[in-house]
Amino acid sequence: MDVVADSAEQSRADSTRARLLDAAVAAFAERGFHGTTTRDIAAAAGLSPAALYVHHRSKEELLYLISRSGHEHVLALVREAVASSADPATALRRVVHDFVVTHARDHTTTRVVNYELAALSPAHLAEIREIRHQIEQAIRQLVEAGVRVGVFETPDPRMAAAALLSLGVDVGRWYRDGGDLVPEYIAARYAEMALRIVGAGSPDAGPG
Amino acid sequence: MDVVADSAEQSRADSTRARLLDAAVAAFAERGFHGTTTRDIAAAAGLSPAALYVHHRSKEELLYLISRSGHEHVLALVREAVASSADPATALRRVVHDFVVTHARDHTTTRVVNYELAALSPAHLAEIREIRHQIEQAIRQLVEAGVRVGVFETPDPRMAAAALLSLGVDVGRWYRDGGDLVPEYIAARYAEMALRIVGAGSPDAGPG
DNA sequence: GAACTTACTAAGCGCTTGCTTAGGATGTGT
DNA sequence: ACACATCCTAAGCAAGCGCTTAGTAAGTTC
Repeated sequence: MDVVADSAEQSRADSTRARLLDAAVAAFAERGFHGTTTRDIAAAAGLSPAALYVHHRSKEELLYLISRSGHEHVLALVREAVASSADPATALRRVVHDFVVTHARDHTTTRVVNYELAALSPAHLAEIREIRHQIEQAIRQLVEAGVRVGVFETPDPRMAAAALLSLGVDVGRWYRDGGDLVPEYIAARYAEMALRIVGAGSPDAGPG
Repeated sequence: MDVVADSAEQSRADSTRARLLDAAVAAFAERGFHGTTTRDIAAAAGLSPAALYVHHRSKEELLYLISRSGHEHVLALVREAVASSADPATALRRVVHDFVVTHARDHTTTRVVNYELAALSPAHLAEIREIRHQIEQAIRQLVEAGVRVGVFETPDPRMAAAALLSLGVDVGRWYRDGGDLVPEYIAARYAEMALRIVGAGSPDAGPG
């Protein structure tokens, strides 16, 4: 029993687990949780149907693992971006930019993360909702902070925060690979629009 | 054989058809197309499982009928709003307002309309995509017209139009009945943000 | 009141689903 | 060579799926 090897080197089981998760992400994103069979996932990972249950408890557990790591990734990204500058406008630009880049580049994962919540078990859904709440909180607080110090101007920070989230989340719905829009370009334009939404004055006043 | 009665009075078959459609909308919105069984739909309409097939060809046909009428409704709404004023800013305010009100008030239908496209048959999907294209075109052209006459200012009208659509579509995802936000309030705030996004100057310059 | 139409259901068919069981192939340490 | 752990599969079970078939009850028409 080699504890070091189990965690340091990628054990064979670990890489098979990961392959199953990748296959599940692709399948759930394309056909949805209920439109995907465990046989689909196993076959895409190059395994027999039974192998899925060697590495995971259930089909729902796959969704939960995908959803949790996806949400944790987004939460970390948002918190880092919020903390990256003392100026709310600079921080917001970075939040929206990074949020949008992730939702475009990882649109396959983010589609599962944002649109398959209803298939989670009640307990798992509650846990995921808590992370979502923290993501929303972080963005709303940033907008409110900007309004408080006078760099943002908006009649309802809560609605502005909802709109900013919508912009990013929805990119995961419409973005396609291989189009003429690269994630960074979309993110740059959306960050500019975000500053307009919150009524940030000078940093976005004139055309570049 | 009374042709007048068949179309004028609501025949019993017509109202049963409609009940099945309503049940399908509710079920598809809550659990998705693949998460819903034909038995669910029939039971919610107060019928036996077989009755669904008396009135509709297949489960997919139900989705298609819901999707088509939903998309046609939105297209009509957008075109009316676009044509409602010669001033692009006034027209855009109305477009976004009405678009958002519909996506909030009819969030059950719009969820099916926007998030169950993948379950449509290839032929039906092609037809629906054409309607979606026209909706997008109408909004994009309005933004471009505003830029052309100098009332809007934005580095990329296409991205601005994508953002406007996202704002409305995503309302259908997060809006819940019984909350403290009424559709008209959301629509009013979102219309203001829309004008900021496209860089409409004077009509939204100061706080109201 | 016989002939017909309309609106529906009971029963079930063939297939697929998520998941389990029992076991086998391939290392690995001694 | 032998014991053991690891990783995977063949086969299949009970339940549920979309949809069909064959039929019935309740009008409607003349």
